[in-house]
Amino acid sequence: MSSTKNSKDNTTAATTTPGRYSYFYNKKIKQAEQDIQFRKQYETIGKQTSQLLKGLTIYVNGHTIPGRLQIHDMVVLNGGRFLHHLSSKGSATHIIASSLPPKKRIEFKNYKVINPQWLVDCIKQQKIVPWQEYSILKSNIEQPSILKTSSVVTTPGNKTGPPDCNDPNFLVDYFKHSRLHHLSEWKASLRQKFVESYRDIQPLTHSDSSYTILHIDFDCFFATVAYLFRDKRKTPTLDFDKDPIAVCHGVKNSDIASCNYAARKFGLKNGMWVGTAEKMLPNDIKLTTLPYDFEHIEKGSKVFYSVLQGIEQFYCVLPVSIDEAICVMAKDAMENKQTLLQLCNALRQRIKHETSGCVVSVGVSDSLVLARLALRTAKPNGVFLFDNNSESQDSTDVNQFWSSFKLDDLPGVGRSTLKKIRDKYPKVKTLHDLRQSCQNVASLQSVLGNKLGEKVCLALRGKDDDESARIIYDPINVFQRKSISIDINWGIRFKDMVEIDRFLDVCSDYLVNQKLAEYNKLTSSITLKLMQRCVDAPIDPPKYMGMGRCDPFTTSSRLGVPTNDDGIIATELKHMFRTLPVPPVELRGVSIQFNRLVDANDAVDPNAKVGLSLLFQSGHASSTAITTTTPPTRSIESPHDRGESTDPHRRYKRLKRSPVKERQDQLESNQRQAYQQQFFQELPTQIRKDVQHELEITRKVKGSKLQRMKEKLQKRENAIQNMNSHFMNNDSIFVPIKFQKETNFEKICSMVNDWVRETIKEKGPHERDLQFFKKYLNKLCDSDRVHLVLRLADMVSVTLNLMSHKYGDREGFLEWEMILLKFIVPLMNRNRHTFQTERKLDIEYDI
DNA sequence: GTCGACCGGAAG
DNA sequence: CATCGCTTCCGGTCGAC
Repeated sequence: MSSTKNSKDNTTAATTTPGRYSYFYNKKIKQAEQDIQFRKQYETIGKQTSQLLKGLTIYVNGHTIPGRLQIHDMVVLNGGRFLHHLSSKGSATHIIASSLPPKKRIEFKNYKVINPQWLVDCIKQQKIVPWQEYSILKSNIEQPSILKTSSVVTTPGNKTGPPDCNDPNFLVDYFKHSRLHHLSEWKASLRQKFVESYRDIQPLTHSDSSYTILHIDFDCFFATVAYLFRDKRKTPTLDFDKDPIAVCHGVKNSDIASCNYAARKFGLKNGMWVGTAEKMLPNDIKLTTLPYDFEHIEKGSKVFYSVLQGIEQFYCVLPVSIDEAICVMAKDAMENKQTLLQLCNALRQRIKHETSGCVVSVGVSDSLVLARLALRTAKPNGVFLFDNNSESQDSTDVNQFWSSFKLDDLPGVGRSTLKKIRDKYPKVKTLHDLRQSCQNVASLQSVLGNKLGEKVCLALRGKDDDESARIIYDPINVFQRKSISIDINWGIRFKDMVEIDRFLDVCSDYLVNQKLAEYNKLTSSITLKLMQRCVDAPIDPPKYMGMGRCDPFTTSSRLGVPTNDDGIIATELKHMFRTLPVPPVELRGVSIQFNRLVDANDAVDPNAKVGLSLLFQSGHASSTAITTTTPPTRSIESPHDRGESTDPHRRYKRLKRSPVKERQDQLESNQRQAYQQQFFQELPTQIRKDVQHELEITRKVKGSKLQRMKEKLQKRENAIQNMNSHFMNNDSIFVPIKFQKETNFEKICSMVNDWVRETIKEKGPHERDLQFFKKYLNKLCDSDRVHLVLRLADMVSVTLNLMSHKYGDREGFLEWEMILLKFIVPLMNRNRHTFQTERKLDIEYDI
């Protein structure tokens, strides 16, 4: 079993680690052995044990209920590791405590500190439940409010500080308050439910290609809910029909999530800022702002969907969002309009009654697009049926119908498309006008592109395009999830790479352990998008903690094997971040996307499911006789280091091949680590300043049109030569770049990266290439650009770390490791004095 | 012609 | 004090092969 090997690891660590720590190491081993014994005893008397907590290391701080001993038993018997002493930083994955004094709060700031209930619930549910819910660092303990009814969350004394993206709970806390996040989550979960419950149901057929469509949604749902469940002590006389009301967080540049019709009367719109909205109101009329009430929104939505799903005339109920659905009925439902309208009004009544006052409107027609337009006409609080085919609908009615819509009322026409149409047809104001102006598809297609042009054209005739209609004929596929991502473009303010790395760890943790786990998927492709403050944008944008105007930077990466290992993913993200030229302080937004999802159950080899396990197998195969077929994901001595390890060498260091070599290497690398850490710690501020300064200049240079044209030309030129010839040729890329500016450095970086990655798999770099590379690095040093060497070093190190899983025992891997340790790092050290002197920039301006 | 990276747009 | 600017998918462009 894995346990024997784990204890072996411990022994190794104890004997090779010198000095004052050995006592703790020995003690730790003893305890770990006892734990294993304990577990075995349990198993021999036939008690149940599990592997639930495998890979987790738990430390108990202070007095808890259940007590320390009980927790110990719970942890050990479920395959976890119980830490008796928090000897070294980062050795525990979870800390259990009931409360923490302020000092400990700071000390444990970057840990998952949870109350004991988490463990109890994990065991009860036999799964790792999200720890965030149990975090005790989140805020002060919420006092139970005397009045349980209201939606007001502001309990006295519950002061939350300013948003801080370094807080380990930032992400969860932010999402908890974000309406857009909620909308996305709700939508995803409704779709998921649909897929699960309709999986076996016959899809509607295309041949029977006409249905009656009901498009139903709540009128200003957020505002209604906020009003109905408001704190009535604060606004006792508020009148929903007369007083303008908006839902938002703040007072000035806060988004209005939803406003009632009394507010819309004055031109207020959802998405507007509160300050703007207030200016639109007459002086004597005040805007009442109410807080979000996500809880009641969810409750209302449940009622909404259960009422709709209970209506047997509906073939299916397609979720659009938390407050909006499309119901499909037989075509002949249109034939008896009175019955149809009765049905609509009945469901409206029921929903209003069961939600204690939330009103829905219904649009009915024979296509998706017309039902949606009809819904618009129906609002607020109404039903509208538009019969596109009946002769009873005379042409003036039809014209009136179309005349009542603005151009962007048409589904698929937003801000940008609206502008395009306006530019082409300046006189067109309504959809009726547009119907008149563009009879043929081609004219619209020339402005909007093929698909959108066709879509709009069809829509104007009341027909759905195929893409839109898929939701009816192929809902399972439409609702099937194809990607998973998160976006954080608010509250992002970082000081340095260390903080960003930590944030990327948090993101990986969330994406992997919440999202991938929830959908039981692995990912094989990652995209990272960064938002960088525009050069000329203010440091503090108008919106508090907002992103302001930004330039986007994107990069993506294909992982060799689909994975759900948060360590691998975090490492890859950190690496990707470094390939983008965004200085930490200028970062305003982060977005991470998992692109090619694979069903975890479909993974070929169940052991290969987690990328790391493969590697452990190969890593240990030659060292000890291991008979097990279930490799441990993490060793006891080195619990998984996601989030804690800042040393990129650590992971591959653990994967050395022979025990003899391992010991040697370990000694060496311990020194190296200490040495490097010191080196890095002393210098980063100056380096950062330098890099940042240079990037600012680069950006200014990039800002000019001429430069952009030049870059394009350059790119084309580069394209002609392929990578190999770069390296094998006398005109190695490293020669011409010796005095070039940093724009090119990014390309160099990526080429070097490719080069390293390719040659790791083989026999290492070609000797001549290596000479060029060394020469290049030397030149960088000589020309006061050690910071660039640092970046290259970091990149190589990350790449090694990343590839150790698969290629850790290849010749090329070892060679690159040597190059890094024996050449690059010493090189940086040789020139460390240059970091401490002011350095003039010698960038060429050759515009 | 096809593929993939990247980008913009729309939706709630 | 401020404030919680998400997430998914489609379609287009451009460059590589």
